[in-house]
Amino acid sequence: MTPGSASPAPDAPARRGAYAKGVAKREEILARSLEVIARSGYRGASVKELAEAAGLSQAGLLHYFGSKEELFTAILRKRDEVDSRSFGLDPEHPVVDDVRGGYVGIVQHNAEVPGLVQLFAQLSVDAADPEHPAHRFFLERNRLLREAFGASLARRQAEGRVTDRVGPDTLARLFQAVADGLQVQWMLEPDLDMAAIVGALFDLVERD
Amino acid sequence: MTPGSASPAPDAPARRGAYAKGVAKREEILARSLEVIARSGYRGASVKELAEAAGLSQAGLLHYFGSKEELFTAILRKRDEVDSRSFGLDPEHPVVDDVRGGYVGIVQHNAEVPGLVQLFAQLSVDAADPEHPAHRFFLERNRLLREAFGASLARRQAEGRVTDRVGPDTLARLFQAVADGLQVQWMLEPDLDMAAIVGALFDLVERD
DNA sequence: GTCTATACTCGGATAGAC
DNA sequence: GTCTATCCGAGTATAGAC
Repeated sequence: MTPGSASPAPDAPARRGAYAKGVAKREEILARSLEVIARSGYRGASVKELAEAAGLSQAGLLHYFGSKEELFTAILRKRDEVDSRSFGLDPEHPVVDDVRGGYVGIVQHNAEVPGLVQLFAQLSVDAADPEHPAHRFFLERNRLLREAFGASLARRQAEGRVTDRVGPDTLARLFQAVADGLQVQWMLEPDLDMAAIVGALFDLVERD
Repeated sequence: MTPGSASPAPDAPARRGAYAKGVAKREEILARSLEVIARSGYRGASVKELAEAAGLSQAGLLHYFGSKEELFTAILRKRDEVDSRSFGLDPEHPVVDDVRGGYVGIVQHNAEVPGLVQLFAQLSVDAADPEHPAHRFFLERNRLLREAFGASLARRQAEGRVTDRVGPDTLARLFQAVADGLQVQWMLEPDLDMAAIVGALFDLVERD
């Protein structure tokens, strides 16, 4: 994922009783899918592939997610949810003290899950179509991330620790663009040290 | 395209005599394809679609380009060639005086050809596969662009007009990542002012 | 809820006539 | 060099049995 985590529309019905099992299965499917993609990579992974990984037939899986696109959108959403927890970058509970460390940490983490990076990049492109199920997801997600990060930056600008040559919103946008763009370049050149470049951007904006 | 233009492996045999017509037709196909994509957008444009635009059948077109992927790679190459000329950003003849203006200009230009931006983004992702015909193209292209831009930056650093907090190579990489990342975000949010964000990055690195 | 089987669509590739 | 025709594969989606 792009640094920072957000889970717009957590989509967890968490219904009691009758639906409980179904929900659990859904979760399991997503968890497995994440594993498979993270490890084996996303080579235009087919629904069938992921179904098998979850011990289901293709049709069985599509019972839970209406279509391929919705499945993949759900996978990305799940990923954000997971990363959000493990990195404590939940927009509601930001680790205020070390934005830089957190951001760089996620970038480094991403370099260990090439398949997810690829899935993310692919879906980002597909989601340009307003009809794509992931369209709103990306819109919302990006906005949340920028808002959270922008708020941190504004705070640090007020403290005089970050340059105020550029406003916090634009700075946040800049960081987001760098993270997204680096991923694309990194897919092409896996040797690229994404964290170093992001670090350089911090060097540019941090004072002293 | 990402700001800056480069045409690695210009692939112009420009053979005389027998091949002349074939080459011309090839060029025409590319020119038409560019028009169509730039205007009507790249909705996973099919070979057939482009063939018709060039007044050819699908099979007829594939006579010139072996496969879909090679066709699209050639289109991108052609685009760089065209932009390279009209923006005078040819790495061999850089317009040294106004790097910022040139860079921002291209970004603005891109905002007028959404289809090409989309094609570029899509192919960037596909080309992650080392087997993809565009793989080398992107590698080479990106490198050339960074080298040219990095050289400009180094010069300006020496003059004290650009911060030397970060080395020129890393700075060039940063600009490239921003341009790529912004395109993805712009596809999602066409209202985004890409030029403004790029301008902000210049503000961050330029002194005084 | 899950499977098997199938249908259908899309698009790229290829053969062969002209 | 260009077309028509065909083929073929991939992959999603759906119908219907269990």
